[in-house]
Amino acid sequence: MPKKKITKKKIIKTKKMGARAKTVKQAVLPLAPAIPPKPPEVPQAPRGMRDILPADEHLWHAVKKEAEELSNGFGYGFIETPILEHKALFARAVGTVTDIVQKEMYCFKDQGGDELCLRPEATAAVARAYVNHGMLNLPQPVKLWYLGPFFRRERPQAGRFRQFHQWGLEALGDSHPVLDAETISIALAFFRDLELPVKLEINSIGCSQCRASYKNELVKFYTPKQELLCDACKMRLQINPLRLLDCKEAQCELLREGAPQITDFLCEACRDHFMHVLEYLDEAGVSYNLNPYIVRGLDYYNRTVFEIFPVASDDGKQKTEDRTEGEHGGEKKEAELNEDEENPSPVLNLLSSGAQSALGGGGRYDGLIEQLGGRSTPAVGFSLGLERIISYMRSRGFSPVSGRLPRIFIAQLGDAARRKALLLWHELRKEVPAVASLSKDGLKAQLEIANRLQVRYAIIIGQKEILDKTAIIRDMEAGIQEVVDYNKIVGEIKKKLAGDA
RNA sequence: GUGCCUAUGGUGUAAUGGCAGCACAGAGCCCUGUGGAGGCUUUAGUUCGGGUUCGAAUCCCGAUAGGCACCCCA
Repeated sequence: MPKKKITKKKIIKTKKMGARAKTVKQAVLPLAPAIPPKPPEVPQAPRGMRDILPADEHLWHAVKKEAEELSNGFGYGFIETPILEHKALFARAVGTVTDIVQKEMYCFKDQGGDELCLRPEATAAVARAYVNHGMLNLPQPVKLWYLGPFFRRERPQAGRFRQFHQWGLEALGDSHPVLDAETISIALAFFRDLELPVKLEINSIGCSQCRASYKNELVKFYTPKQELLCDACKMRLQINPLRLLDCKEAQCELLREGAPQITDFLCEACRDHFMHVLEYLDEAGVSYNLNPYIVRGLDYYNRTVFEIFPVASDDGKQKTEDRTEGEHGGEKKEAELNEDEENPSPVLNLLSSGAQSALGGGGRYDGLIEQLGGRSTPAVGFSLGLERIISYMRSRGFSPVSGRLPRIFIAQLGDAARRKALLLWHELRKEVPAVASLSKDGLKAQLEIANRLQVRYAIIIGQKEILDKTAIIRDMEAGIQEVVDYNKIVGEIKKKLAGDA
């Protein structure tokens, strides 16, 4: 045995040496136009952008389906805005001093000189569409939902990509606090349906008037203490004092304890609005956490703001389950707890560790549409990051709903049968999904593939079956097979599958 | 944009500075019309560019990419 191995190795080695020597020679030769000196580099996807592969299809499908059902179910209409927008739209809507506009947008000048950007978020575009299409003439509120890719040039990180997907919905044209509660409850229903425990953090940042007076107070509070702040917060104090509140530096968090809270500075109308939002949430059985430090980074928000976070710790999970128990019963408790004990997922820990890991967020933006040149129009909405949600699902061992795999395989022998098989495939497709590997010749090879795909039944057609106008249906689990009339295949298969179910 | 860590076949992983192996996946055969097991054969790799060294996957520098944290955000 060892002798053999040695000779094999030697042969391989000399082969490789030979090949190497050749390429070296080629590289050294000065004139060899026909032979490229280097193999071409394999192209890579751009940084922070990924292929979504069939292996993850069940996760994406589950998420998209749920999003669509909820959106439609609550009377929201689907809107698809362009991937590209004028740069000015986002500058005006999102705010010129935010990082998103200043450093993260993909912008370019097209051949006609237009300044265009890949959309970094959806709300601005939806608001633009509302104005453009005169939706103020529709019964208010106008309810719209979207799902699609967005682009921000940030450094990629866990749950953060340069191309990412959001599902979101917007209710425009009505300031009623029940709409705030409605959108929030839809977002939470999404997580509940997918069995993902989350917690809701909510706050009100008031209108521009009460926010202005609060900002003054904040600056008054922090200015004498600014030496104690981190460097970033010293900047924040000058540029955007509100953001002092969500700094995660220890010294800043400590200082924050004594800081004035916005809720104490809300004007009568804003306070009243916020109280009503909370009442509606109470009424809807939604549990929330009042968090005076939720601020949101986009300039257009006012009044209600909220963020949604994954829950990892047991106590958090308990809360979530208690809340839903009335509707769903407690069956799932044990299974879920056991799962987590068996594989404590690093992804889960990561997702729940920092404030940067929000699964989604939203709020009210009553000034945006007027800012874009429309009539003064209140609005509220949210958006969720689908990559983060999928990562969360994966960390919780989300199992796909069964029945998505094809359950029928078509195998053929000989070219006449191959042609017949292609036709059969099309006929079958109308009733049940099927697969085939028509390029394979041997029946063995085809059945191996069928086996790997875990199909339930294989339909086999060969020369003999063509002549007899029949086909073989093989039960892949039982290993038995029967000959049926060719015209009865579809009916027979349907009957068998129905029997299984 | 800043910092830290990482980089070996398609995937997952070995190799005190001294012959780049293993497993899975792929292709083919044992078996010309029947899968799941087994056996055999085979394809395929040190990210790139410099440096140190008799000798580098291994040490050093740089680039690139990825991961993570900060920043910011979904």
